[in-house]
Parts: sequence; structure tokens; C-alpha cells
Amino acid sequence: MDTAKNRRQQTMKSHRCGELNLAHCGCMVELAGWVQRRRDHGGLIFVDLRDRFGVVQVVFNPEIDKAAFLAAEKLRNEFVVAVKGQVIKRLPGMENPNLATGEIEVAAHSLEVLSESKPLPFQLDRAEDVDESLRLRYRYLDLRRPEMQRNLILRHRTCQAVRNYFNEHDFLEIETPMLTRSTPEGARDYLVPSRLHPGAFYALPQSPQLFKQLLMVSGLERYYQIVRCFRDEDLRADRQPEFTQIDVEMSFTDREEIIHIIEGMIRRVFRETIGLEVQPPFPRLTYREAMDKYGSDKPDLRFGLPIVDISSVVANSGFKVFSQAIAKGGVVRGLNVKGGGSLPRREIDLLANVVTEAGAAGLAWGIVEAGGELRSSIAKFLSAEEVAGILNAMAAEPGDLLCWVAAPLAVAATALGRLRLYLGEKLNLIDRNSWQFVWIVDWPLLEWNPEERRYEALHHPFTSPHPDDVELLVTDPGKARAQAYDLVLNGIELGGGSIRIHRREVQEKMFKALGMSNEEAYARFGFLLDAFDYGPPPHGGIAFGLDRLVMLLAGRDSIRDCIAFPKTQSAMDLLTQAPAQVAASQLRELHIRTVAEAPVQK
RNA sequence: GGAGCCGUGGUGUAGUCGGUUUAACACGCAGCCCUGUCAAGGCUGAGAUCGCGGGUUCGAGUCCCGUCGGUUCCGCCA
Repeated sequence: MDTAKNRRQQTMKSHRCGELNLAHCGCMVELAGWVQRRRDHGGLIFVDLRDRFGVVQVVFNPEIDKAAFLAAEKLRNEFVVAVKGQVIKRLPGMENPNLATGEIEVAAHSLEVLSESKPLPFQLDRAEDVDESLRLRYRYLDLRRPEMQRNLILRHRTCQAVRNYFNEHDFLEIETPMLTRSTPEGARDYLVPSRLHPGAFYALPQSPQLFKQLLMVSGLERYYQIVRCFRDEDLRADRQPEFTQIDVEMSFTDREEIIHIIEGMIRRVFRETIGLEVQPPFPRLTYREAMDKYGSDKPDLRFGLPIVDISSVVANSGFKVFSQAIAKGGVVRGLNVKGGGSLPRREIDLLANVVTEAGAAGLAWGIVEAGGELRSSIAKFLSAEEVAGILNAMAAEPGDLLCWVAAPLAVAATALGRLRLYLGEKLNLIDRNSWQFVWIVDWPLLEWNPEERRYEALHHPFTSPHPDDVELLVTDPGKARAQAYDLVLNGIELGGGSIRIHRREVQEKMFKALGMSNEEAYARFGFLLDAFDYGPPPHGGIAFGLDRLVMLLAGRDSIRDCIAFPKTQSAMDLLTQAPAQVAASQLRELHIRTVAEAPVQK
């Protein structure tokens, strides 16, 4: 049995609040923590004492110790106290089944107030409802809540599982610079002015991409890092200006090995954090399949509602909206909302907004009636064969709501993809207890940017084309597939990576496809190209969003809940009030003059 | 850059459509009572000129314009 004598947890504690149970009965214990709540009955005072490890009820009884009792009368919420007392079994009927320590309580023999607290700006037990800006301003108080501590603990355990896993597989954790060089492409950089080099700037890394490739050139072969990355772009619930990646790179490898290694990591993380056994190998979809069937490159597979193409059925239809869209090279696709025929008309009308916001001209729809006929405003334009063909293609049954979009391929896919998500949410089709992993493979290598009238790398310029598609880089760049892969979980992109280009002639073709001369490429990435002149091994890797992974493990909707000190949507830190103005002397030293109207502090 | 939602004592909300009363309720807070509570209970009390600025009006928490902050989404971003 544990006693204060043979085990002392922390200098000021013999035990942790949350660990006490019937086995400790009779022990004299020394506890320390925060007053979660005080219940003063006049002649008897109960205090729920909280530390990181749990809560225990302490009873102050004047018959046991008068001084402790009198001191307890002055306690307020969130005072920090040290208590000595005896663990006793609660009287029959007085147990609290809602408390892990609810079978016992601690009869206080002494009480010392270690520090006092003003009333909190918000009640910790109601913080879920409190305006988030207040929680962020007093983040250190918000983080006292067990729910928040649970998220941070989950994050810690995730990191430990990741490190243990990679360490056991001969990976080396290597740090890369935070002050580095701005490279074009990708996101906006956070810049850091140089004092020693007037007018020059470092950039904070968007990711350690180039460094980890250099480490492969160096022959480290297996690298990982849990690393902070910075992107100065607009924020979302799952995007912060600084975020953490699990970054991985391997030499002498291929896509299959990387996927296999990562599936092992995921399995390890889920097992050691939430005790869930996920079952690799995870299913795979090509990018094309994902876009065609789910209208998204990160499909949520927790529900069905697939997109169905009916172009061939209506290509020659008398309904010009359909036939002309196809004549112009577009498609007609739809969703079969099972049983959706009973939706109120108002709800159905709202669906049109979803697709028009995605660029579609409108939404056509119809309801399958009991007899199997189609009730729709467009039915009169369709032949009997066409109706039969549509019903057959969409596996329609009486009571179903059928929705169609006629548009260019990309627009139709995105519009129906969003409609699918909207309906999945609205009709409660999503199984909240399910974990649907999927690898998206065979990404396009390049993407046409109509404004700049050139191709851009979908992933980044060092992504290797599919071995069969190298020549396409020259003949038809838009058709080339990349050796890239993303892992998606429940409709959220967890991570992505690729096999990299390690041969000079392929890299040059890539730059050419991107409309970049060798001189330009050298000016931008010279250090990497130089390195690749000295025996670069074939290599590839992947990077994961740690914040998103922990968010999903914690069952939260925002990564802010899994970051100790996050920023707001406008990238403010409400706790420190960063970013802030700096002294004019600091700017002078950095050779910086600001054109902003806001005054600079003297 | 754009769209939606939110901003009323310390906290969460009601009041906003239909303009005018001592701005209501719950939690918290303070004092008193209370020896078995655990969202303790009872009594008493303090505390908000309604994010900020301007406008309309006899009169604005309420209507209009602007602005600030938060949030969700689109654009943007691996």
C-alpha cells in the first residue's frame, strides 16, 4: 500500500488528488492544488481540491482540526492550498459516483493557503459557452480546465508515440533552421529583417521541405521532425499562422514503403492515444476517382451519397441546359438523396445556393413518386427513355430526391461535392463514431493558372512525375500525374507528400513546364540544384498536420483547442497582444521604415 | 479581398421585428444563517448609460451609416 512515507510524488505532495481511492484509507496524505469549489455548511466545509491528476473532496471539520476549519472559511475558488489530512472511506450513501475519488474523502488536519485568487473573469465549469476571445485573453485560466488539459495531454502522447515509432524504425530527429530564405511559390512568408545585412530578410519556414531533401543528399536516409511551420495566409478553424508538422523524409524508397511506414505510425498513434485499433492498409482513391465520385480531393467517406454521371443519358436531350452543357464539353451529374423527396420545398430551394456558390448556374431537381414517375419542373423536356435512363443510372426509388448540375467538369464536381457535404451534415448521414481513412493518389502534377497563363506545381516543383508520364511534361504537361499522395481522415487532409525528383534532366523538364528558365530556377533554388549535382539519392517523404491529427483524436472542431496558446482568425495573440508596435530605435537598427499609419512607440 | 453570424452587469442570455417604463433572468460575487454536501441550500445586497463613433428622431440597447473585436465560410493556403 502507498503511504506518505514510502512514496512522495512531489516535494509538496505525498499523493496526487486524482489517485486516491479506498486502498489509501487511513493514510495521512499531503495534497496540494486548486480549490475547485467550496461548499460551506456552516459547521462543516467541503472543498473539491483539484490538481492535474484529478479532484478529491476534502472535509474540514472543527472537531478534527479547529484551525484548519477556520482557515477553510476564508477559501475562495482557485486559491492554491496545501492540505494535510487522513484518507477516510465515505459514510454509506455519501459516495459520489461522478468522481473517480468519490468513494473516499480527505479529513483535513491542516490547511495552508499558498496563494490567493481574485474571482475569475469567467467560470471554468462554464467555459465552453464563454466567448472565445475571453478564453484566449486568459488562456492560462482556460488551460486549467481538465478538458483543455486532456487535449494537451493527448497532444503530448501523440508526439511521444510518433517519436517512439520513428526512433524504432531508424529515423533520426534532426532540427532545421527557423531563420531561412524566402522562396517563391506556395504561401506568403513571415519575414524577419536582418540587422547585419541592411535591407535583407530571413523567412520563417513554411515547411522544412528543402532542408529535409538536403538531409537526404547528406546521406541521413531516414529523417523526421516535429516542427513548427509558418504561413502568412488567412486562417480557418483548422489553420493557424504557426502550426506543427510531423515531417518525414526517406531515401531509397518508393510510394508503397512510405505509405506502409506512415500507416504504421497512424496505427501506433491511435493505439497509444485513444486506444483505437485502426486497420491498415487504408483504402485508396485516385485523385480522379475522388473528384468524380465525391467532388473533393479530401472526401469524407463516413457516408455515401456518391456523385453519379448521367451525361451519356442526356447528351442529346431536348432539355437544352443539359445537352448544351455537354456539347460545350461539360458534364451533367447528380446526387440521389435517398428519401429526400419528403424534404420541405424551402429546404430543397436552399440546396441551389450551395451549388451556385460553387459556380454552377443552378440546380435541377426532381422527386421520384410512388408509381416510379419523375415529378420535376424539367420532366416535360425529357423523353421517357431519358427519364428511365436517369432513374436507372441513379438507382432511384420512390421517395428519392434527385439533384442535377450541368456544368464544366471541375465546376460540376466541386458544386456537387459541396452539396454532398451539406446534405451529409443536414440529413445527419455522418457516422460520428467512424474513422474513415483514405489515401488520395495519382494527383495531377501541374495545375493551369489562367491568370498568370502558366502551369503551377500542385504540390511543389520537386514532386516527381509518375514514371510513365515524364514525357507528358513536354508534350501535354496538364495530363502528367504526380507521384504524390495525401492521407485524408473524415474529410480532413491530415498529410501529404511525394516522391521527389532526384535527376537533373527531369527537374529541368519540370522547370520548363512551369515556364521557368534554368537561370530563373537557379536563382531561386540554386543551393538545392547544386546539391543535386553531387549524388542525390532517390527519396521521398510526407508531412502531417499534428494540430489537425490531435484535433480529430480529441473530437474537437478547431485546432485552437489543441494548441496551448493559439491565435485568433486575424492572427492576433490576445494574451500577449502580439503583434505589437516596436520602438523606433529597434526599427532603425533593422534598417526598417514603416509606411503604416499607426504610430510607432518612441 | 468577399459573405454570414455574434458583441447588453464579472459570465451566459432575454429585451432588437412593432422607438419611449425602475433594462429582466440564471450563474458568479459580497454579507448573514446552516454539520453531509458534491451544479449544496436559505435570506439580503452590490454590480450594466447595452463594443466604439456618428446620424435620424421629441425620444435609440432597439432604426441607419461607419468602425473595432470575435467567429464560420469563400477566395487564399499543404
